[in-house]
Amino acid sequence: MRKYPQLLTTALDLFHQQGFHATGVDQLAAEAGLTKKTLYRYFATKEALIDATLQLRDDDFMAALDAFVAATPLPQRPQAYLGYLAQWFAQPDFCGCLFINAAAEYPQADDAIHRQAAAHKTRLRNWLQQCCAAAGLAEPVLRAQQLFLLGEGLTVAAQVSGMDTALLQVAQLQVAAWPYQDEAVPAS
Amino acid sequence: MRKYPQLLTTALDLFHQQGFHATGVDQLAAEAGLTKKTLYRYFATKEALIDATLQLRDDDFMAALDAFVAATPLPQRPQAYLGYLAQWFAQPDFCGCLFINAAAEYPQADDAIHRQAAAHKTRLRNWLQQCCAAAGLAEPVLRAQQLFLLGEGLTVAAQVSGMDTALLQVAQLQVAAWPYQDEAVPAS
DNA sequence: TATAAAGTAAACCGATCTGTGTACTTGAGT
DNA sequence: ACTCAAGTACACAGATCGGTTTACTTTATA
Repeated sequence: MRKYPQLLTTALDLFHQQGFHATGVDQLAAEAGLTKKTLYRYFATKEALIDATLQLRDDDFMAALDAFVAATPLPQRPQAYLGYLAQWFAQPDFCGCLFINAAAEYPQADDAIHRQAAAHKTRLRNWLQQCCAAAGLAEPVLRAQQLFLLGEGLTVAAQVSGMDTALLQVAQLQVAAWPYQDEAVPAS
Repeated sequence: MRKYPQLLTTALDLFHQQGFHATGVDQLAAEAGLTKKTLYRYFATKEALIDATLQLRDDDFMAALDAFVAATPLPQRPQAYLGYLAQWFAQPDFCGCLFINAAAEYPQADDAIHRQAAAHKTRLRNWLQQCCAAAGLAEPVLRAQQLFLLGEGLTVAAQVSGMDTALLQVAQLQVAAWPYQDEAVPAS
């Protein structure tokens, strides 16, 4: 079935580096080392290829996040999420979040591609909530929302303006100050 | 000089609703009520039109932000920034931040359009820093960075997943807790 | 070894893209 | 009234778009 992993990884690269509309089917086939005929045997339309690419990216991203964070003990994992983002931004070919880009190129909320991007963010938010709860943070739902906000802000800032170490540190310091369940809340 | 405001406002709408690549010059001219010939008299290329559109959006956005926030007293203006974002997200035709979208469609950091998007975000960050300093917040530089992160996170979340009142409230509560210069810092 | 699926190479299709050229009309200023 | 810039209407150019077709070759298997 999954006979052409080269095609999907090529698609991931090109969609990231050039955008979806700017990447033609001819280029995709050529750089993946196959013909358009073969490509269209596996994917009925370009949109189907985009769908599959986003699905792969969703799985890869969440798996890599899981793997990265698994190396740190439970209580520090919310901060490790920011560490994961940091090493992602530092990659030389970082071109932003593919799902944010997809939502930008397909702005209508009822578009299938846009909805797929939203679904990924929902998955990420659920993961963050699990993460904050498992870490033993006080008010884990609130913290997960804050962590999501910080991560999205950092991601889009890194995409538009480049990696900003100071901004990252601001986020990291904030998360480091979050109390755990068994700690007393500071007096108001 | 600025003979065709209709063209730029049409371009703003279409680029927002459809994206840059997905919006053709023919459609732009037709919906603005002029001929391609005339359009190309004022803008040498489509990219020049995009540049002008982004410039207009930059000015309009910052001016509207200034006007909105001017109605609230200085100390509450950082929170008013979030209020401005909230009413923006609530507009029925909200399709995300045009500059984030531009950076997504032109992912290469050295692209002129991408750089223009980055320049807008720099301008916004400077505005936020002024805002936090004028409000009398303690650590205004830090607060401006946090406020920027929150705003970008909220914006991209609203764009991808739709307006989220809970998320907005999380941000608003956080900002409301920021101390002012003349307040004592809580004991560690 | 015969067969059928699946691959390559490359022409082809109609539509659309950015951008230009031609011919005609309008309208303001001298 | 004459002029000239700027507008309209619209065909056109060359490239590229997503997608298909034709003809030939490889390859695995019964």
